[in-house]
Amino acid sequence: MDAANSNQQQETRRTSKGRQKIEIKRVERESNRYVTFSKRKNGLFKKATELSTLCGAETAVIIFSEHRKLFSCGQPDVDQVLDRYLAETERVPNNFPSLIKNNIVENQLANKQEYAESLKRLEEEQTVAKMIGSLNNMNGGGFWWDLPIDNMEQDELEAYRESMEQLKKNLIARLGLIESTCNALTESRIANPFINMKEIPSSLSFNSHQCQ
Amino acid sequence: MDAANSNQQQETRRTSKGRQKIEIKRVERESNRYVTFSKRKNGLFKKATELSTLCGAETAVIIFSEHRKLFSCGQPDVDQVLDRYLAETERVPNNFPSLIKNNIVENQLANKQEYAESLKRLEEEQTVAKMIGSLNNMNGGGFWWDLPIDNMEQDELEAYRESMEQLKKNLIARLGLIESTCNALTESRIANPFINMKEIPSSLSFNSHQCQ
DNA sequence: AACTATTTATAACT
DNA sequence: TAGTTATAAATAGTT
Repeated sequence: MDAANSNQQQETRRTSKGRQKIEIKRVERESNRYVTFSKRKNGLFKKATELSTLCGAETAVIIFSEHRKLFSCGQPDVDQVLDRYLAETERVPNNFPSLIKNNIVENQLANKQEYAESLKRLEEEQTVAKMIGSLNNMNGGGFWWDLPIDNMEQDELEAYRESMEQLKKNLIARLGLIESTCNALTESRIANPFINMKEIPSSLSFNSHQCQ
Repeated sequence: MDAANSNQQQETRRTSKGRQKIEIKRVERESNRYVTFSKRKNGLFKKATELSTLCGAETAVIIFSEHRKLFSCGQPDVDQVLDRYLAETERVPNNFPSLIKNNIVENQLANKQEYAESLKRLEEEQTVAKMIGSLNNMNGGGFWWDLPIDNMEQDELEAYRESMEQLKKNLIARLGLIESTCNALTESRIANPFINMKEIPSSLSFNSHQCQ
């Protein structure tokens, strides 16, 4: 307190009651409330900043005024502190930003569409396959090996059996080839080892039958 | 200040220097820093709470100590205030809670698997369809299992092989039936055991491949 | 926004 | 970690 100040104090009588004790409850007088809000808000931000500086802490202070106006203050940065808070608490923001929410929904929709498309193609394939199958069945009502053997004569049956055996042999031989092909494919994918296999008897091209 | 207090003050010399002015910079002495942190943290929370009460504001204070320990205080609730802050700023949390991140990833994975499964089924259908289609060519000089395997991809080949194996199983079973029929025919003419066998071999039936 | 008078917060110490 | 004290800092009421 300097001389001039002391002088003033003596000359002017009590210009203020000074700080008064107040109860911590809503300040009813609006003008007072606004002033108090402003002063204490600044005080709070200052204290938070000091705490950070003094003690190496990270702080975030977020304030919404009674009129929902946003004020915030953070060291090193409000959002950085918030990220850490959210990560730590594993909390999911309720008002998750609509931009991202929409993105997620869109992604899910895209996935669903992809899935639906594949299902649709699948169904188409089935339809085609069924038609082909029914073509097979058109003439006899079954595949050739479903010939009603119960009505066969002995020698007829014998012949049938022979073709079945032949088929079996072919199949087994074919399975052997496939197996070795599988193994070779699994082991290495260098030069195509099946370049010689084009001579396999009467390989039919099925491109004409492919359904797509 | 009561009499006893005054007394003590006179008798014991200056028990404290009282609060001293400090520079707002890191408190170097560790024990002091911890005490300062604790006191000022509480002071900050108290001030924030008072601000809310006095002025009807919503506040959130988040503090990470230098050892990354989390302290927070909010009126009416930290998370509520945070939600509003995030909504207002339309900010996307960086460290988006791993829980949700995982959920999203899981959902995407689930979708992908669903999709992959439907694709797989689709491919199986195609393989079978190709085979059936080739049955139509039987008379044209080739068999369906003569698909050019050298051009097949690994998984395509695998599916093909599976169909072959199935066919082989069916054939072998069928051969067994034929054999016993032959034997029965040779020995005597008992009741026909194949009266129920008019259905198409299951490997080529499409009912088993239907989805849903 | 500025000015006190006073309350409140807190640094140093126990 | 909690309590004490002297003092710095914040701020209620006022202008």
